[in-house]
Amino acid sequence: MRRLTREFFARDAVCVARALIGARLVREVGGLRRVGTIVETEAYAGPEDRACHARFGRTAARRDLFGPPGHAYVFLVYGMHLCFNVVCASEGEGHAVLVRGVEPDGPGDARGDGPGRVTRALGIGREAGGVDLVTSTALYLAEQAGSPRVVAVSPRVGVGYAGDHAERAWRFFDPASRSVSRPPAGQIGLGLADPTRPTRRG
DNA sequence: GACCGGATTATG
DNA sequence: ATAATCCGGTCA
Repeated sequence: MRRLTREFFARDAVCVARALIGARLVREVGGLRRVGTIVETEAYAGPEDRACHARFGRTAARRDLFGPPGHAYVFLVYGMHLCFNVVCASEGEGHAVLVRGVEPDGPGDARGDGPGRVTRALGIGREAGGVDLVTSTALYLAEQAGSPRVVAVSPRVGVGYAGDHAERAWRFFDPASRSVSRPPAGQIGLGLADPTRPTRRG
């Protein structure tokens, strides 16, 4: 199973979010190995993106977000759920991809539909924050094994406060998977076209 | 030092 | 529909 490289993550968050669908997320701690295939992601594209935590600037709490690509950025939402992100682009840009859904690709694999369920299913805690996913043996990403997947796009979930940025179709998911946080709605765009282009709401 | 509001989920 | 439950950003 070939691991994803630094170069893979050193791209715009939208590109990485799209490319991460079908990749394998591996958590190995205390001799216990948990794996899930990524079926849903969202891109958060730095300080200009009004939905991205980078909009607060380079504070202590966002240190990992502004760190080098390929590292983990983990944060707590609503006082109870952890969200796992992969830092993208280059150091200081504050780009990240949120993993919102993983599905089993074999017996014993993990399933989680929704960011909070993903971290719980894989046993990703706050200690995972700042981990280098390119070199760590405890938490890393690997290439997809199976065939290429159809990737759908939609606006991101739960970012209604972000003004016009809320409309950007920066959520990517496998519409055939049952492990996506929200079932594919009627009019979704297919990621076969340029994923960086925003789509209209239906 | 308060106060507010989340990149959510479980339950009624 | 609504509660649960931290914590950082914001403003005093």
